[in-house]
Amino acid sequence: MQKIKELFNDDLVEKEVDTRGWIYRWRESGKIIFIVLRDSTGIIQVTVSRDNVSEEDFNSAKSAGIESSVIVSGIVKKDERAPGGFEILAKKFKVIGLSQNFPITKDKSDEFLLDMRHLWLRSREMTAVLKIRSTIFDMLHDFFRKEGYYEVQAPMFVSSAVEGGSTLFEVPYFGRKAYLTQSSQFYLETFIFSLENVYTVAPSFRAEKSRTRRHLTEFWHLEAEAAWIGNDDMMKLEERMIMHVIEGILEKNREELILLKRDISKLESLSLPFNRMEYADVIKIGKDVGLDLEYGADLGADEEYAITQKFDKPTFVIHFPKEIKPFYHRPDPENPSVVLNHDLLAPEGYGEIIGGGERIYDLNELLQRIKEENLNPEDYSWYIDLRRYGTVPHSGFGLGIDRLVWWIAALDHIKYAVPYPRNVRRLVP
RNA sequence: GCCGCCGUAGCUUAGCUGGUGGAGCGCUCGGCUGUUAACCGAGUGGUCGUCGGUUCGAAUCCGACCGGCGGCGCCA
Repeated sequence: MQKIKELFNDDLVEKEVDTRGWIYRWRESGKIIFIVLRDSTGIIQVTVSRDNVSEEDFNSAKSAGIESSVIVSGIVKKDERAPGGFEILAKKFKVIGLSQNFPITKDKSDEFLLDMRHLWLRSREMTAVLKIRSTIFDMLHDFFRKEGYYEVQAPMFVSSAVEGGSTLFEVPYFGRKAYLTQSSQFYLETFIFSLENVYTVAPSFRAEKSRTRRHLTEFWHLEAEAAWIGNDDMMKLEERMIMHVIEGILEKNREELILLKRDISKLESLSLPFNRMEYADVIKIGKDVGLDLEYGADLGADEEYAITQKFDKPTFVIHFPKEIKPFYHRPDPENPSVVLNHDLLAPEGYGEIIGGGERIYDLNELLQRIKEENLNPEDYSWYIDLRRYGTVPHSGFGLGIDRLVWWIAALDHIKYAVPYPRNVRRLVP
């Protein structure tokens, strides 16, 4: 039994092979049936001629519809008329699982395909995205293992927010209220006191009614936290991580990028270091391109778009005013009105994929910031505790893995980067 | 939360200055021994999102409701 991709081989021409898969295209022309067979590796044309198979097998091929699963034996032929230049002249054709009329035909709306996602996953486009996605997860784990980070697991059920409170999904929990985690950051900070360098890959949940091409209510979050590391070193780690992923994709997924019509040269031309821009400078540039932006305002979609169109590689925006960032970011000792943080914006208009920075490690400074933000210290008691027992300088970040997939595959909407996207309306399939 | 837009056959849609709803794909049957999202012929399929209003007459005009899409904000 051979995989379809292996059949595109001159050494196999005129040899008999066995292969199996699903019917991707089906055409009949009198006494000859053309079937394009699909498996996880690719597609190949199978020609079923009445002269070369038994009547029973010919009738099987005649009755088998799109997406029926079949096993075929036949001779490999080189033929210009076949898509890809090779085909199998069938000698035996057995249907394993007959397919009823497949609901997905040539005209398809986004919404219909989302309703049919459990079947649309079989499409060549989704298969390509899923292969890219698999490589990205693989390369992220590979990177952190090589860097000496430990993989840890934080709880998904939590009792309170990391930041703010409006974005949490509430779930009943044996008579109490629990929430689905929106970030594992605070838990990761607890691990660094023993493991020092840690990361986790897990879903995060945000109950925002976002209606944009870059938001999901459930997304895969890579978060890392490291003791004794400052903001600059954390950015260096992140840019190496992104490059490691890109290199893996260029090595393993060229075929998929081509199928998705991704401009590969834009990935090939990436190099270190990535750009770095002060928040204050972003505001200036924004004014140059006609954006009405005051210092102290958070960067919106228009600003991100302007910045990421301007550069052909990812850009770190650093040193935001402390007022627009969560309380745990460490103010810059040189200029306490800004924090030692960074957002990483992907190029080509994709925007923010990472948010991170240095955390406040001094107990009193942390208590002061909690007070300034009118938060209740009791809600953060165990987090504050970490500053009481041998605190250390440390930094961390969170990466939206689905957004990374979205950018690398150059997809229009994040829902194409995820097999079963979740948003405010969609829960099925 | 805010601002736009859309619901017509299984799917994609035309019809929207009111006068008995068309097409392509799919599906069924037939034809074709080299098709490439094949082609040719015949057939099949619609309470025009729901409810109410205007009118002699509503897919079309008005209102409410339901469902959905796009963008902003929020962020990864």
